[in-house]
Amino acid sequence: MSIVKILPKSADTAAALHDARQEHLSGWTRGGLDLSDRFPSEIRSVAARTEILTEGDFSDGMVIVRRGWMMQYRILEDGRRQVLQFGLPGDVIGYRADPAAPLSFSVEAVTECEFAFVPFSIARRILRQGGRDAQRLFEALSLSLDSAFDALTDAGRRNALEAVAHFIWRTSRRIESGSDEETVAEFDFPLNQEQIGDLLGLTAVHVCRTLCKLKSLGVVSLCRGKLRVEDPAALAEIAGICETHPDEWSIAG
Amino acid sequence: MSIVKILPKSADTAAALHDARQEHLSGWTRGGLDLSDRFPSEIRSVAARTEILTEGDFSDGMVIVRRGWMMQYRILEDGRRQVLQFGLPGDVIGYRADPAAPLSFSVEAVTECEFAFVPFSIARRILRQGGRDAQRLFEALSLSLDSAFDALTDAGRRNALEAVAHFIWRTSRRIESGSDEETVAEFDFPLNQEQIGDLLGLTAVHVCRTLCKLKSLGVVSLCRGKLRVEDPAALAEIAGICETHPDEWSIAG
DNA sequence: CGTACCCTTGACCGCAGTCAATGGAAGTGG
DNA sequence: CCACTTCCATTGACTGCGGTCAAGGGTACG
Repeated sequence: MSIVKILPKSADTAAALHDARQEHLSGWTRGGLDLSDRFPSEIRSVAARTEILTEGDFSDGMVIVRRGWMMQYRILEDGRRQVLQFGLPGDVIGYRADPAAPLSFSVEAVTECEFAFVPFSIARRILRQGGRDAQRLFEALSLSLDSAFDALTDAGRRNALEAVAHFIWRTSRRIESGSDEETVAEFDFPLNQEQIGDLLGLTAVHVCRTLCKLKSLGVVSLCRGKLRVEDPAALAEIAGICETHPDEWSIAG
Repeated sequence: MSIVKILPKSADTAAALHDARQEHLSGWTRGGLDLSDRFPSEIRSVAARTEILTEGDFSDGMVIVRRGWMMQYRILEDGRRQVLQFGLPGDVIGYRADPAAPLSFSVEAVTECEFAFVPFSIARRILRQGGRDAQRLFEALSLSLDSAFDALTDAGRRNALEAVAHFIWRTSRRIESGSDEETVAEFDFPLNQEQIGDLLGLTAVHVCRTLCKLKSLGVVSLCRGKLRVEDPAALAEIAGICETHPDEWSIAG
């Protein structure tokens, strides 16, 4: 029901740490950002681990990420969790075909976050009016779908090493697409191993083993929330990326 | 490149068989059907197994299914296949955020099919004009996303029995939502075990074992392309569906 | 009657899950 | 400032679900 539930105060200080790290993400140019500027919506800043939307509740709007990382997930009866997508600045999260049905997912802030909450009435108006804004909204949804297909392929048909490598690869592409630089060797990576595993269908323990292997192969390094791609070619190779075309293709990630 | 490639002639006769079976699907009321009626698009009928779009090719449009089952999938370098979604009448398949990039998936007809091919120029126009049509297009995309999230959860966090049960459950819900009747105990189910496995991240052999178990438990029966849910409660139980609310909720499938 | 496709079943194996212990880092409270 | 707690990463031993390989059978089609 409630839009914002603040979790233990401890999160605030951790969030402050992340705050500085997230700065360069503000350069994201994805369509969602414009939308949240151009339409009346509630802008909120929340601490890391804040639950924004809760599975089973009723909600009358969607979320546009403006700063930080967010996470959309689902919990099974026995507590297993499936992460559906991570939301970076510009991403739109939480639209549904039937706004009257209870939520089939939860949304929570991974880091300290700023986001816009756009009521469905506004979303409907954007679509009714058409134009550039409707296209942007459609495009944002389309990016989510691409992302979901990637995650599905990772979970369904790649082994742990391939899946983790592919996830890191496409995450770095997303970071790049939102940054000014052509390539970004090192970037903020606030996810823990459980969150990664819950997206890819692995356990935290096995994500750990897999990341250790990638590190020992000299492909990536990961320390204190900073991820560095040491050997982009090797990463792409393991991820099974075909380099047949210049990599301007498929920046969808 | 080519929009339509006809495969071995043998498929035609098999398709004719399916033809009659698919009849009742024409009752689908999903938004995509209206769209394909209201806008200039190329309507095509193809035999089962016809490849409509090919990964890596360039295509300037999207597909709206009107009759039959279609399938969107991706092939990894070594031949592993991940099915991304099955398209039933009314579903929209093949939109992308960047229409200029080569396709990251293929689309093929599972059964004999009729579909509309809508050029992106039309799609853009629909969004630019706004109104009910833009909403319908958005809603269709949103249904795809729901469907992808379901498949992701099946592949990532459910075991084989749960995943297959859940897939059958939501497929029957989709069939119901497109039919006139309240509940549909038996319906046409043209997928083979390899196709099911390629959606859920299983092998055909293991899908076989799993289906056999579901049959021996008396939950479903499946014979000659007809699937019958013998024990809906048991199916929902295995699928992990919480029956806390009347089941009008979450018909997204 | 032969062939192609698909389903079924069994034996075996390996990737990833489970359980458990350890240790470090960061936050909390006395 | 220092115990204490919490969270998370790491590592090892063991297990099991589902993959792999292979053989056999049914059905439809040519």
